[in-house]
Amino acid sequence: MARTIDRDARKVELAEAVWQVIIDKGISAVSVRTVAQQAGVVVGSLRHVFPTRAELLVFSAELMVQRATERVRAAPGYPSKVEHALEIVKHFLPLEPDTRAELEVNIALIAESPALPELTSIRDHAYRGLGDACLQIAEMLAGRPRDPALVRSARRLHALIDGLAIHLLIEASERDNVWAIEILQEELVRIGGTEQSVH
Amino acid sequence: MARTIDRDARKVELAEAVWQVIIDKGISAVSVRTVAQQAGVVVGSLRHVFPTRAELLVFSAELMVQRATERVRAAPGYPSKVEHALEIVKHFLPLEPDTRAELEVNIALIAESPALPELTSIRDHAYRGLGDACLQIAEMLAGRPRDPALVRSARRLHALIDGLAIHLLIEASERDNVWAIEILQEELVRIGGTEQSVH
DNA sequence: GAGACTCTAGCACGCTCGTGCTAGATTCGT
DNA sequence: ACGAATCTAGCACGAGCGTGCTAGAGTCTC
Repeated sequence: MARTIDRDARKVELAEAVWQVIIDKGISAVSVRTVAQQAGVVVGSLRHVFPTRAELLVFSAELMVQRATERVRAAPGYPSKVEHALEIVKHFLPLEPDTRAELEVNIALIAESPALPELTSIRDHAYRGLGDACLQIAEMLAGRPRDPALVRSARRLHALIDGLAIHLLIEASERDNVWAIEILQEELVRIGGTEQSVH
Repeated sequence: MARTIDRDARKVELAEAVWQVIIDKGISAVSVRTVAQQAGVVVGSLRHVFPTRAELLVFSAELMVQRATERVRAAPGYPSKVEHALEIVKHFLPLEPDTRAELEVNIALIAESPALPELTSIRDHAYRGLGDACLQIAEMLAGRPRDPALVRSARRLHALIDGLAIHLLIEASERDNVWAIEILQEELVRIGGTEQSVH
């Protein structure tokens, strides 16, 4: 029926369809057929863009990581160091539908990595990316370059973020995310030093 | 060709086969056929004990939760409060092959809960159980009954445990788990020590 | 207009899946 | 010894899976 579609746009559409299927029916429901149906195309069209299932999944995972990276990079600056850090860190929590989807996809990646070795490197890349971000935040807050104590603080922050993310995902029904943010804010203040008081 | 096998023992064997398949090939490789093969029985025998796939998975998940609970309950007592708490908390981290398997199964549960609604209640039960354990540990360490500040400390500890668990799972190749335990120990000391209630 | 290219549509193959079903082997209760 | 209960073994069915393949519709280039 058509020709010269925007190939990249189509890829993005299909990747988003993958995410939606993961959210709705779980990772093991992701097949070329379910994804094509979700995207409103026939299997042949999907396979014209992604010849194999593995390519579809790899692209979907990479796009997710890329989206998250861009979103963090585009975070607005704030005068207060702690506020700025909190604004960045909030993007790692499943507070919005899209960030929630990202986390579900991320968990699906971890869960399926034994089956799809291609995905482990993407998972590791995302993991290290978040770890580096935590380290940079810690450096900014403490106002000094990294040292062993700061590395540990960053690791602790990283663990806290991932743990809270899971808890927010599980306690989806409840509306109050405030406690999680408060815990994080407290942690950021603690890294920043003794002087700064909680707002 | 036998009769009157120990039905419960067989169920446990099959559940352990489920875990092994999850670890080796991921959650979506779990089928009655793969599990039966892993357990060294034919599909008919498996289905004699677990008529449907859902029953197999539900039992496997419940057994995992039960095992973890028992393991924590059986943890030896220590004179020092912090040491005692640390000994309990260590059981929640993937430091040994079996606890590692438990975490992988747990993640698989979260990842597949959209597809298998029966599993969400088990997942929630496990989640609340760990949350309660953290609260009890916090009460013991602080030496006072729960109050809002202590509840928050417990939630923070809970998040830290889950986050560190994931990190240990991902950084499987590296042998040093020391940093994670040190971070936890620090947190336990902090709960037990002077409580600066950040409001 | 004609041919080349791109994309859609879908058939077909061999595989695995969950599950209903039967038949045979083994052991128990009597 | 014999029927009954229990367990093993496996066939069969319909469904869904990934993927190779062809046919045709649409659009671009010349």
